[in-house]
Order: sequence, then structure tokens, then C-alpha cells
Amino acid sequence: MDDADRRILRAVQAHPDLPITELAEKAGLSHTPCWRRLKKLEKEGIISGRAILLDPKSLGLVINVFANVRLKQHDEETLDALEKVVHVHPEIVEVFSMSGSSDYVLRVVARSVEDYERFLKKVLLHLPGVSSVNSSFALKTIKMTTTLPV
Amino acid sequence: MDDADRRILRAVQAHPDLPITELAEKAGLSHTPCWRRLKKLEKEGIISGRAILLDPKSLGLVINVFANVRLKQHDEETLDALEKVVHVHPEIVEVFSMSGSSDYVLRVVARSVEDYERFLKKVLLHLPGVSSVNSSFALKTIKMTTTLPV
DNA sequence: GGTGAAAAGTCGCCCAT
DNA sequence: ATGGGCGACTTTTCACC
Repeated sequence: MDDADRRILRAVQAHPDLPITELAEKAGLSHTPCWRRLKKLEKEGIISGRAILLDPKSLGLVINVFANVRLKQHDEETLDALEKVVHVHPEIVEVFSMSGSSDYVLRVVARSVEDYERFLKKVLLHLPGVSSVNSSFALKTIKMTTTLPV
Repeated sequence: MDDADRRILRAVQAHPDLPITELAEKAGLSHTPCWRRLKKLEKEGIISGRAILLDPKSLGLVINVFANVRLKQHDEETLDALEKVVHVHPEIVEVFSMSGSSDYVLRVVARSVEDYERFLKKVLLHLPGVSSVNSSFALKTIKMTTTLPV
């Protein structure tokens, strides 16, 4: 990864659906080397994929909750089970294991507070090893980006 | 938005760079109506855009922090100023205004704990109206998706 | 790395149904 | 609202500087 690679990454992040020729232009290269580098970045996994971004509001997903989860057991099986099962639920969009007072923080999207409450009772509280879930509601999404600083 | 639209959205989310013909197939339509619906979904803003996803680890961005921000002032100017200035810093990838004990939660990426500490001192603590910042470090990213349930 | 060009595949939009 | 098809454009590959 040299500076040209970084310039390419900055350009694709800012303009994900620009044709290679224009991308190359923005990165200060011509199309072939730019394409070669792009492929290399994909193969190496530095570019991990592409995504379509949907507008949560349009889908009625107006509720964003941070669920702070504490466990009663911390054995490996319990952790592995939990870390696997969160992938099954599309309402859970982010999961981090944490230092400090929570064991995990999950970001959960929902259509309404009632919806979230149902999800909390039916799913979150029954995740492997969970002892308590402390929910913080977002009032508004101020910023939300997939663009990383390179 | 009918059921065909939802099938399309599910298909593009799961396979963002599939050619329209195959997408249409997965959604149970043929290419033209699928294409028209996709365009409509984009125009209506339900599809808000595309993105390239980079692997944070490959970029050295191994530190993920939730910064819980409290304000000393809650007047409109302060809030507006803060909500604008977070867009200037690419290290801040998510910002939510919150109910409960924090006014804002920011997710911040960094290359190291020292890096984060610098950012905390130089930027976060000087954001408009901030009285305190409580940082929780993620030990590991378990799940992180842009795919929404439709 | 850059140039140019040509092959393969998609897309965007027309049509007829 | 669906399916077919065609020209325009991109992506991808190549040979060569």
C-alpha cells in the first residue's frame, strides 16, 4: 500500500460508482494501472466489498437502540454462541465486545419502540448467557458513514 | 413499495454487484421491470447510495471507541454547531443524539489507543458545548453490517 | 507506470405484447 | 406491467512503450 493506493481508496470511497477512467483521473493515474491496483486491493481484502445503502426512514426503521448487554457467564462456549447467533438477526446491525461495564454493545434497528420491546423480550434477553440488557434510545442519527480515513 | 420492491431490496443488499439480469432472477422478475423499479427506488431515495467497504484492520484502524458526550449547554446554536462539525472529522464514523445519560454517542475509529487519546484531547473535548466525554473501548467487532431488514 | 485498442459484458432505453 | 433486443458505454484484457 503506497500513496497511489491511498489516493485510489479515497477516490472510490468518495465516489463509489465512478467509471475507472474518471477514478484514475482523480487518483492521478491512468486507467490500466488504476484498474490493476483496484483489483489488487480487492484481492488482498483491503477493499472488502461493495454495498447498497438503504434509507432507514424510508423503510420505517426509525428506532435505533444501543443495547448494553451484560453476561452472567463468560465461558468460551457462551461467548462463541452469542457471537454466532447475533448474525442470525438482521435487526442487530452492529455488535462489539466491550471493555468496561458492558460485555457487549449491540445496535438494533426497529420500526417502533413497541417493536423494540418485543425484540428485547423475545430475542435479546434470551441470547446465550445474558444477565441484563440496558437499552439507550437514539433520538436522531446525526452522522453515519462507511467511509474510513485512509 | 410492494412485495416485488422488497424482494429486489433484499436481493441487492445480499448481492450488491450482481448484474441486473441475475438480480431480476433472484427477485422473480425479468430485467426491464427490475431495472425500472431499481431506478424508482433510487429516485425516491429508498436506495440512498452505494458504497465501497474497506477492511478497517488492513488500514490499521484497529481501535473502535464509543465516546459518550455530555454537554454543558443545550441551546440550539450549540447543538447545531456540534452536529455540523462532526462531519468534518473522518475518524468520527457515527453520531447519534441520545436520550438518557449521554447527550451524544460517537463511534470513533483510531490506529491506536494513543492516537485516540490525542483525538480526544485535541478534538472531542473541544467540540461545541462539551462538558465531558466518557470513552468505552471495543475489544472486538463481532458484527457490522449495512444490510437493513426489509 | 502509461498508451491505445479491442473483446466481453452491462446498462439504459426503445419497442411490441 | 412484462419480455425482447439493440446501441452506447464500461470493464477487462492485451501488446507495447
